[in-house]
Amino acid sequence: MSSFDDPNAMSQPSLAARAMAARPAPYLDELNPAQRAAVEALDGPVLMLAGAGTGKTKALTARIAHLMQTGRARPNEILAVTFTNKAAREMKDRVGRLMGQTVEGMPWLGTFHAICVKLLRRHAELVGLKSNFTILDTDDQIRLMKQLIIAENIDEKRWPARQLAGLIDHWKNRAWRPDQVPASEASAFNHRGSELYDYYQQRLKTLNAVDFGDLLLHMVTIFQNHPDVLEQYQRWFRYVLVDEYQDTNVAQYLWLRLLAQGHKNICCVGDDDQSIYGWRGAEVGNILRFEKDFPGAKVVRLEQNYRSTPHILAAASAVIDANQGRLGKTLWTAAEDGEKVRLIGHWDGEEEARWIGEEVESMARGTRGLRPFSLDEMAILVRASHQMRAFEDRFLTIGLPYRVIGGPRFYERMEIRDAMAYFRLAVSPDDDLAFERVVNTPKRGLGDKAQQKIQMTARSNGVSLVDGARILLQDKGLGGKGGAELRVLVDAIGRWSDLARQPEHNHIELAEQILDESGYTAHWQNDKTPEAPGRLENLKELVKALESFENLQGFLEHVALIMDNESDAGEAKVSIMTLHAAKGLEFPAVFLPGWEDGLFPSQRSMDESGLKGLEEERRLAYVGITRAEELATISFAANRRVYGQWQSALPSRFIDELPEAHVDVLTPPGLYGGGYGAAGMAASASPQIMTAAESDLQERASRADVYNSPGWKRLQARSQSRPMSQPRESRSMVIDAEAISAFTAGDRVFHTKFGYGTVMGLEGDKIDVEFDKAGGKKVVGRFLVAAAEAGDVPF
DNA sequence: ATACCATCTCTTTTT
DNA sequence: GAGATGGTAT
Repeated sequence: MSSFDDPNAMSQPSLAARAMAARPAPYLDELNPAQRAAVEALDGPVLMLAGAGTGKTKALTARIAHLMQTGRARPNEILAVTFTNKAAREMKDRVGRLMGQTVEGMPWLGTFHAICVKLLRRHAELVGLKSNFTILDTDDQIRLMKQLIIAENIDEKRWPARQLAGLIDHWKNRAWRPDQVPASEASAFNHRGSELYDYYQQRLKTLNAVDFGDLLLHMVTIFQNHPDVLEQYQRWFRYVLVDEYQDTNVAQYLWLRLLAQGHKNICCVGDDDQSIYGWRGAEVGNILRFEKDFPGAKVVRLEQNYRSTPHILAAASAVIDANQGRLGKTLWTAAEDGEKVRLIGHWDGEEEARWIGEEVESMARGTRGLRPFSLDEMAILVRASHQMRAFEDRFLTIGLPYRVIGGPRFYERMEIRDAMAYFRLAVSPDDDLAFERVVNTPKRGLGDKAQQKIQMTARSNGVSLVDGARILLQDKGLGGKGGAELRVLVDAIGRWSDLARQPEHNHIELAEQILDESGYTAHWQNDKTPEAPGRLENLKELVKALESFENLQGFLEHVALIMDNESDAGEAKVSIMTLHAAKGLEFPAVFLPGWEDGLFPSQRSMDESGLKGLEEERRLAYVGITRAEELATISFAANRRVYGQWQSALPSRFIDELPEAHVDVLTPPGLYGGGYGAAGMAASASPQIMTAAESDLQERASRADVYNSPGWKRLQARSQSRPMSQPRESRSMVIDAEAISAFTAGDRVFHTKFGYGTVMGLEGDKIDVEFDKAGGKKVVGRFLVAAAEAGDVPF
């Protein structure tokens, strides 16, 4: 531990820092008046209400720079918390740039969790842990809970471990320890909820482990029970800054309040209109209550938007305006008018994906008087990840490069987690969860029965599973193939841990050795499934990632908290992601598909949380629209396949909230042939058992007559002028007679359904085409169009 | 211990 | 409709 970031090694504010105060501060000149006010109000509580695209990070980093520049605090006396590693990294970079390289890193700029780990390792003994505790991820947690549920003879099918995990997580978010769970909730989970929570915490303690929620909760406990420790940090962290304050949960809130209680030098930055994580414990109330919590707080509103055009802002503002109980901000911009928000309805989800695919392509070429947009500048933001499939399918067929943001993360992949479990065993052989995970991976003939024997031996001897296995083998309690294999494994673990303890032994070599000797690499080499090569590739990447660490231990410690996967740069691609994943990002052109009642706003959200749920959905809509810089395109479909069943839906109520003056309604061919209105009618019939709040909601919805809504009327108006749909193929796919005879073997062609391909030959009235993605097909000539060029993919 | 069939459950997700 | 999980048959 360096003395630099150790509160115990406190010293006087440095002379150098004070001397710096005299120098001018160029970063202040780049701020607008509101930003500047937020930066210069250094002492006392400050709430910075920063609307979307108003230069929040700029103000926050300038504030940090200003704190140092004025000599108020040294870099290590500033506590700055974010939610994601990405945000933390960005802030570090920007502060570094503002200050020049003279500033040593800020040890206390990081995520809530990363900072809490650091603190908890110093004070672990105060909550009955050793400072080398392990951090469990969701997977480990669930396995542990499953064991508990089975041990307690609870029907695991009716009471799944997932649910218990969710419940306990919820309680931890609210900062309830097992004895603090209110009676109204404690009986959840078959009346055993709080009891199981208690057992779970005991198990964690014996395993010397914590889960993510514990990181915060343990620190709150320590601060509450040990005033001396708390005081020490209150004094050390002279200034506290919090990013995305609207996303804090109760535990985080308590933690912050405890730390800032003394000097009250706390600056919270956030936007109540962008609070979209209520479902995972975030309390908008925290930000709404700030002025009560910190009387005399200075509230600064950042309202000048530097991101979007006026039309986009107007649309977003109108939507969010329908929410109650906002702190209230009015975004404005100095930008030119630009394009209106575009609205388009489709017959079904497939048609929507097809249209967006084509629109992306033509926008990339730069049609319709719009400037050309590179694929990197376009994004498709969906409400639910299952919506992504339609787009992936479509983009694959037409050969449009895309990237999905926020898929399964690198460190959550099976092979990575297996490999990490082996590493964990090398570093600490007593890690029972790691042992359980890999004892029969690859298959060693150690099934349930053998594993139970190991468990029993370990428990009766009061030792870890590896040691239990050793004893079992010594007592000849396990013979045959399984016994022999177990011997090999146990010996190997012994060897690895010896090597891991030798600082001179290269940890990268050790990692390779572990993967090799465990048979894990061979396991995937022998696997013939199509995923196997990718998994081996990932393992290689994992080993490569070790390079930036001193040893395995250091690597493991960091990995638990840093679950990033940097999306590959390289070729320009259109991005597909959820609205949640899009928060904090911006794109010149944004597509917002699936704006249908039930999907967006999500029915489940409204069922479970009533008006609160609807308002959070509306904030999501606001987040979506405000991601767009120049062009936002909202769309909906009358019909969609949900869980294999066709369902019709009405356009989202959020569409009715879009102001007419800022919206352009586009009409695609193929929409009004199928009785759109009839399809819409069918959707409203879904009777529900409702609470009072929900029925109120329902009433509101039905009173808002969709057919008199501006959105609907606009669509009707357009449909009259172009009453009948043409067949889908009519736009670009129909080929005139001459064209058909023009196809010969070797021609590059395009088919709406199968994508690009090469003509192999002619067979009667059919043409034999070898498609790039879909394989060989015989198709009717009129569904084919000559591909633009031999080099087909236009990008 | 594994392979195969039946059944269930389907937001959003960081750390 | 599809993927994940679990139970049963081999």
